[in-house]
Amino acid sequence: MTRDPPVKLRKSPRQARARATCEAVQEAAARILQRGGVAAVSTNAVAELAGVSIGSLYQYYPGKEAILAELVRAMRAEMLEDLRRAARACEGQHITRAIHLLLAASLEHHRADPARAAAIEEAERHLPLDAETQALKAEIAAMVIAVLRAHDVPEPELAARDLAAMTNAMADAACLAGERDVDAILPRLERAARGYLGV
Amino acid sequence: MTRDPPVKLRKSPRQARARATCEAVQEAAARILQRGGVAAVSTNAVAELAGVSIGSLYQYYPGKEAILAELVRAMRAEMLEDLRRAARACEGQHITRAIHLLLAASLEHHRADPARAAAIEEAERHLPLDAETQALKAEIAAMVIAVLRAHDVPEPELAARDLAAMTNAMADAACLAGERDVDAILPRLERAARGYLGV
DNA sequence: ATGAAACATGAGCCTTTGCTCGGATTCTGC
DNA sequence: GCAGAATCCGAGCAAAGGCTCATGTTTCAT
Repeated sequence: MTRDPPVKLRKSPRQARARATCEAVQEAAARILQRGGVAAVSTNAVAELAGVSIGSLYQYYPGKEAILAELVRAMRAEMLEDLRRAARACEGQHITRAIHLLLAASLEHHRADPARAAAIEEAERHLPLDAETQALKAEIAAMVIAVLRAHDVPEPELAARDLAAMTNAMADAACLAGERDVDAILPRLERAARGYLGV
Repeated sequence: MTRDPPVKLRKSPRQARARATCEAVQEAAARILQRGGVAAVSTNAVAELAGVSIGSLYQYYPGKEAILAELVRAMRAEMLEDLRRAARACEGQHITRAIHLLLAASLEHHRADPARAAAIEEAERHLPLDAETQALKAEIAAMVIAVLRAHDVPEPELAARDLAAMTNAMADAACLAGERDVDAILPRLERAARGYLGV
């Protein structure tokens, strides 16, 4: 889930302490992000909520953006795993089934905490993505495109982009409207996707 | 398009000057918003680009948010007009035709400048909407819901929300990807909407 | 025990930014 | 012309926030 902290560590007690600090910072940043958007995330606020000093915060992260970037990266990594599983399960399946699996996987990271997921997605739009996160995004897209192409979908790149946009938009809108049940979104999304793909 | 400036004006030469100032400010704000997002919009930057002093700017707008809010209000007002026309044209039409008209109208304000439209929509998410703009939004939603209900769509409120989310998302994604032709989005959107509504 | 390396701390520097205010400038009616 | 109202101007204030650094504390190998 959370990657090794971006600093060299050596032995057990130090590592544990450093790791705890990093996780506390991430957790605090996510919580603030969720409650007040990107604008509300200030380094001082994060440090305070995380229970560490700003000095310590800057020992592990080169700047404010790096904190958010790590949050985004972790989410994307999760998504990639979810979609990898789904793509594997899609092999040899009928396209209707494939659509179901892909969309369910895309919604997966909203399950635990939809508001947090939406907040992180919003942060992603305002951040210059590092190379690693861009690679994750590209791999996620490639995975979806491959499945669509395997089912002879015309212009799979375009379809992947549109479907991803629809998925995020409906999930975010539902969350914003106070809808609790993420699973209730799936059938609606499937109907739209099947219509889009002409299935 | 642009409403009367929020200040009392009296005679012709002054009014013209004041109006010109307001429009210059709006234009400058839109341009900055479009290029760098909400974060890039600073009162000083707007004033400079508009060719007026900050002092003058504050003579017409009570604060930074008011400038953006006016931009949002104008866009919503345009949308309402577009949708009103569309809703009227929907009367007595087959649902497939109604969907086409509604979606085309929703895309209408993207036509002139998609990037600007997307930027203003983004600003809307970060702004506390004034009562007037909220009323506009509510009226727009009510209009779509009425059309859907007239065609016996189940849960028309939910459908309206989902369709609106899909529309914006696909338009924004297309714009972000550098797609130029707004009209190319419409057929894709229609397929998704028909699928969603089970038509 | 001890020196060194790692880690923590928070006062405060510096930049940005929203906004004010006192004074200059332009316009209007007479 | 002229008084006064309307408008414009921009230096600068106050607050917020990103980040540094000098100093203190903990941990580790020896």
